[in-house]
Amino acid sequence: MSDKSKSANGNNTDADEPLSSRCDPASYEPKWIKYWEDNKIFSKHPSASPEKFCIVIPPPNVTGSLHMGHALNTTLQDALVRFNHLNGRDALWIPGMDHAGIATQNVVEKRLREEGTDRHALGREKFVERVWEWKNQYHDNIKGQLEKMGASVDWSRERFTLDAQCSLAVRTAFKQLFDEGLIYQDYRIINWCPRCKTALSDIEVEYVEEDSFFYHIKYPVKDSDEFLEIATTRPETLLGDAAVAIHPNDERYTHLHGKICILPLVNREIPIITETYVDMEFGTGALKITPAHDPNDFTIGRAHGLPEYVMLTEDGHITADYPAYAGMDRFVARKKIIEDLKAAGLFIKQEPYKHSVGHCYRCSVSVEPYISLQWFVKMKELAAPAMQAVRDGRTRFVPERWAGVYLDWLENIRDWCISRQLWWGHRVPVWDCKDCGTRSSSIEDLHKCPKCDSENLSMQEDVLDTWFSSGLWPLSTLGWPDKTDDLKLYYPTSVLVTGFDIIFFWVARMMFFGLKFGGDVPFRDVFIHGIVRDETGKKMSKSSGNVIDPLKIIDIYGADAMRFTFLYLGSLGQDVNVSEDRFKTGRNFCNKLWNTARFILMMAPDAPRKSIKELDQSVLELKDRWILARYSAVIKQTGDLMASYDLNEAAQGVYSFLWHDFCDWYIELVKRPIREATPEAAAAMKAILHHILRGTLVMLHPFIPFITEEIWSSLPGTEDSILEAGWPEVDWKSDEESVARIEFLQEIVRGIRDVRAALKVPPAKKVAVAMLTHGDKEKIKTLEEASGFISDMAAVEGITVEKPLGEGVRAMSAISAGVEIFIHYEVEMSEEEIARLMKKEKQALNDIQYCENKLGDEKFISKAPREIIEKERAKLAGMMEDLKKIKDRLAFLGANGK
RNA sequence: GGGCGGGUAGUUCAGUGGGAGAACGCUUGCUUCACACGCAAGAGGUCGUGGGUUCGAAACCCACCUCGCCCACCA
Repeated sequence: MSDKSKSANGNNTDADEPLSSRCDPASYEPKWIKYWEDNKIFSKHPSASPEKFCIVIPPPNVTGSLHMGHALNTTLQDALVRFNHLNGRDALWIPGMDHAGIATQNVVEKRLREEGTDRHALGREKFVERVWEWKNQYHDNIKGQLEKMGASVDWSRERFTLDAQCSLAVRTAFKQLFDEGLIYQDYRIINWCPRCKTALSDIEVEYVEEDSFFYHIKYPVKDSDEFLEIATTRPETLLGDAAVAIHPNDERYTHLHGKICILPLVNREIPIITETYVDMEFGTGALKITPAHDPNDFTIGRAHGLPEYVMLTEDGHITADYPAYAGMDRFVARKKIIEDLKAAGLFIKQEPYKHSVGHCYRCSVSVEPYISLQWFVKMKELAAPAMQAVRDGRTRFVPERWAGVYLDWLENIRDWCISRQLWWGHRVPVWDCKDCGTRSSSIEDLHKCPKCDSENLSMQEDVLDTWFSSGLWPLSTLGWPDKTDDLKLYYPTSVLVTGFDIIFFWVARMMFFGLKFGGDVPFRDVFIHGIVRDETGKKMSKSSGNVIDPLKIIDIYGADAMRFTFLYLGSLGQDVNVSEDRFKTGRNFCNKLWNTARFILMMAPDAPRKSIKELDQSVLELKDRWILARYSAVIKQTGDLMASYDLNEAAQGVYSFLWHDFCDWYIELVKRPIREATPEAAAAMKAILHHILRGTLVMLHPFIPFITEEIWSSLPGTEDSILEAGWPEVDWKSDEESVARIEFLQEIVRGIRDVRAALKVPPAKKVAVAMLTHGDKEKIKTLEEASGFISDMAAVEGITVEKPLGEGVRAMSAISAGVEIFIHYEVEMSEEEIARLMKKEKQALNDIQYCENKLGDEKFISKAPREIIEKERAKLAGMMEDLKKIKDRLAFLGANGK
């Protein structure tokens, strides 16, 4: 073990202690967290590298703890950051958290309720103090979780959306928008959560289809015995009705133009108005107008100058204006009103009806369209450049389809309601002078009216939508509005990694704020990943009871195992389904890597650190040239895939190389020769083992940082973190010939193993093998040169090539890769062999038929590309050859090959 | 009403024009001196359905079925 790991872990000072046969993440993961932190590995910014790579973290809410979605998000970002670092870039990842206005206020209020009190009893100041306490506690919790996942964030630059820098950014942005007239206050209908008692923006409402009723009610026409039949899903709102609207062309109602209705139960006289908005086909064609409680009615009401009767209180009860129902909950009132209508003979019928009802995205209570005084951001002017930037490709979505979602939304965007009737958040930085009436926005707290110098000022009570400060995140994390070096160096950031669920909430807002205040897009790429679901594909949620705690997975399998599993299973932009058991995929892989390293260190504890180019080329054999060629190909491939965000393919590629090429074949091939070869050849093999192990560790480091550090530190001559090792060089030419020859040999070995398994030859028992190619010189050459390969890999002793079996020699044959292979055995088993050969024969006949048909098709020959035709011909020739050998053997065995 | 994504092995999913792949699970055999969290050999798929384009379709086009998601001022 190197000095650094000893210093990082006071418990393990025995340098001679070999790696244990099971990798135990708990024994080293904490050590590396501490090492990274103590050595400020992630905080050396700006670094000397002129190439900058920067990610700002999607700040987790300080409401609680991180879930699987965060774990996936963190894994992807960390892999990108470490990859870029390894590739020599100045890779900066800025962490932080979000104050999460409503969400956090809700959890603290819930806590207060449990204590038998509420925020009003505490008062604003004390309450906000309580929330800060909560924030501090959960901040530490979340920070610890990010560390445990191995997040390579630069904690020295941590931000909180409510800290001084963010506050400055919020006030600066607000004041500028206010002064430019892009922020305004108005008395309008907004979405109101009666439980949170605050306004919500349009996208903070979640619509859920619900079974409800369509209620038909009679509205008596004044001075007549006629009734107008209206249909509504919300009968209780009739208390606030200001009119009934009909379509001007609706002949059923022409005679009612200009008449008055008597509002049932309330006895208010309301006009019958004509409106083209009304759909004659829908319902009864008569629409009750409740301007204060329905967005459409609001618009119609304003157009017709109707009064806006507010019939609900802030918490969803009937106002005192309607004594019969005053103080009643809205849903209770609905029932009561229907009863009363029935009693009055004004109720006609109710029909089952499905419609979607809006719910608060934070507390799920159904929201009320509610008229109130709120602050808004004018969106049209801000949205235009944000759309243009994506159309121009200045910001690119990965996968691309999300650009459409983003653009659609911005195209149809409406003004953004930014005021919230909460206490936790950035207070709207606007002051009114009580003397001269001047209203001003200010960055500093205002103590004096700028116009009349009066100190009699009042600040707005409301706070801002939490997404207002989140929208400034890429700017505020880099120091805006100050003109910092960070801003110059790292803005625009390289990529934003997030889930599709916050494209509107967050991505779009950062885009238009970034363009408005930062003068450029906030990030070049937006990498949208899927969400983590349970093994049946259901969303994880507390109420479904199917959540898996990332910390639990880390405890059981280790952070690397969790990370690798996400990467291995989650393909680009798709959701990833997991169960606890599934994380074994990553655990097993880490264990494989661990044992690979352990074995290499046992076989070659002090390998020469010669570069591969310096090796004596003459001692290299086919297997060596093959693995070096494969290794170089994987380096190239992995780098390309990472650069295009295909982390899944990248991880699978390295996995398959390490496990199947390197371990299953190369290491197995080296085991015997490394002891028996000349010192030069053995040294070369050892050098190759170390070379590839090192490079593979580096390639895997972005995915599984802990175990790669741990193994790296055990290798001779490693002083620094593996993060400083640099991405492996492609140092070997591609070598198709070696690859093809090894693949041929692998097929031969599999053929022999297949027969061995069929004959139930014990694995340790060596068998003699004779191989006939019937004169194929290339094959003969390869087989002769590689007899060691075959004997090592298939437990063979005594190989002959191109020497027919003598009379009376018992053998079972296999046909593989165009070679007839005879495995000597003592027992008479021709029945079994015949069965196997006949099965193969049938298959070969099928395949040949198919191939011949194809090649006999004139259209195919005339239209298909030449190389495809050649390939088909070669394939057919090979199969014919195999078939002939099968038939001959069957004939020899006395079975009549058909 | 509009849009998007999925339907491929028992399961979870890769696979954008040349005879279907992985991981897990399953069967069989192995305490082969790195790893049983392992090794080896296997079984397992009319690639949702129906048309079309093409010499050739799991892939491209159209329609439909089905599951999921998003958007919309669905009284």
